[in-house]
Amino acid sequence: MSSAKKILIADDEPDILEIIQFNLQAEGYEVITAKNGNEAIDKAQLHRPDLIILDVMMPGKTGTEVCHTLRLQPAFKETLIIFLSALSDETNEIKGLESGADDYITKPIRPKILSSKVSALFRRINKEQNPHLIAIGDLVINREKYLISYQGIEIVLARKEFELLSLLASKPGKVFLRNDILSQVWGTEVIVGDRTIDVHIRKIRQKLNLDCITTVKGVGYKFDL
Amino acid sequence: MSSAKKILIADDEPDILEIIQFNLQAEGYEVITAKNGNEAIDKAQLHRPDLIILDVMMPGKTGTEVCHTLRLQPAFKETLIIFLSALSDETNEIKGLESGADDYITKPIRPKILSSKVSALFRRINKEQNPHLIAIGDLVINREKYLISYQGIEIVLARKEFELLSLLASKPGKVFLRNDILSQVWGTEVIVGDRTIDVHIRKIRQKLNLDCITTVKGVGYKFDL
DNA sequence: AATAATTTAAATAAATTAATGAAGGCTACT
DNA sequence: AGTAGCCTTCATTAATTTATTTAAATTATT
Repeated sequence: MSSAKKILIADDEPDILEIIQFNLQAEGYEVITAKNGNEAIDKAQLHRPDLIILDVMMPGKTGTEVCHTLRLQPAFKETLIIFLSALSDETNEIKGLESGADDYITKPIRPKILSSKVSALFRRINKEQNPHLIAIGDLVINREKYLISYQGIEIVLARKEFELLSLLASKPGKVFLRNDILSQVWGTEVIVGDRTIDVHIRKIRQKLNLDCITTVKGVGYKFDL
Repeated sequence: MSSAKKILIADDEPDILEIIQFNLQAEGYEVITAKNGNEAIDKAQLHRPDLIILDVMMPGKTGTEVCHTLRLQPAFKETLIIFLSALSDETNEIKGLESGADDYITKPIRPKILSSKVSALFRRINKEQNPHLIAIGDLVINREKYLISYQGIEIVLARKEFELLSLLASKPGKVFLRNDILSQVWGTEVIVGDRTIDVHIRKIRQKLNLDCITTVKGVGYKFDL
């Protein structure tokens, strides 16, 4: 499992805030709260949550306004947003989705509904972000066929090697910390030494015969062509 | 991945509704609910779900009536319908299937049974949409006649062998995970060991006498000519 | 420039995973 | 009832992948 997802909740009713916080924390999410729209915007910018739950009716800035404001910023184009609404009428629902939300939930809040919607959304983006095909320049990684080719020539990688390269190449330029690599390729259960990563990196470099993985000493590795 | 499948659930007991909704949403389906038969018909027409789960016993219009009504409309000729019934007796079951349902589930609802039936149905219609004839190079798989030939020469495969080859060949190059193979060839109910797959793969390789199945260690198998 | 820290390389050991051979239970057919 | 073919399991072997260790090399720090 990847690192815990961050969720920001904004609602002016402390009770609701607490119920949601409690339930989502119980599911293992990291929760940040805000008591009104402006605080929500500030905390969103500060913490960069993966998901934002916005009450529609808040004093000052409403949820829809907050959503709109955030969506204008590139950093929040992809962030998941769920609206909380006391009214269950269609009009509101549609308004919410039109203004850029990914889902909506009506009060009263049913914890199970809430967490199922949250996990469904995360699953959705995970699927979308896990394309079958990654192509960077002449390097093609086909997750479906479990195949890697460079300039049309196929290269056979073992599973861990494949997963590792696949991970690094999924975000070219981004430095992956050794810990993140461990948890994403090896999982949190298994415990292997740090040298193991090095060895696999070397094998990939050997097999690819291509200078595409850069070492960032003391930090991790990154992929760049 | 195609877009999320839509499922409409109709039951007059809110608890049941919620349990089913929760479980199916957790599987990534989009869920719409209805509290009675008439609402089910309305929402079906509005949302055009891919699958409808109907409680048989509902005040007003019963599930069977709803099913019958919907089946009269061309738009719902192909829609999958599952009945929910509190009674496990044959009479009811047969009645349900006769009135045009694709499957039925008896209460109390076991979430795992439910989602396995749902995914089995979706898989079934996907298969039915598959062509009866698969041809890759000189290899021809005739699903309709249950026949395989290579370079014009017929090869006799047993059922499991046939299904397995058929699955692998349906997407040449794609690596099928052992789990996917198990659930698609053996179904979700049956539990067989991993070695069983190997043995069948071996038989196929023997009978075909053709190097067309590649093993991807730690992942699965793929077909390639 | 010297030292410490960190990363690579190479070899080896350990662990996984698949292929193989063989056997038993089961079913369908004769 | 007997036979043949199918499906599954098991035990053994073979192959490959993965992890660890150690030494050499590189890079950073003082």
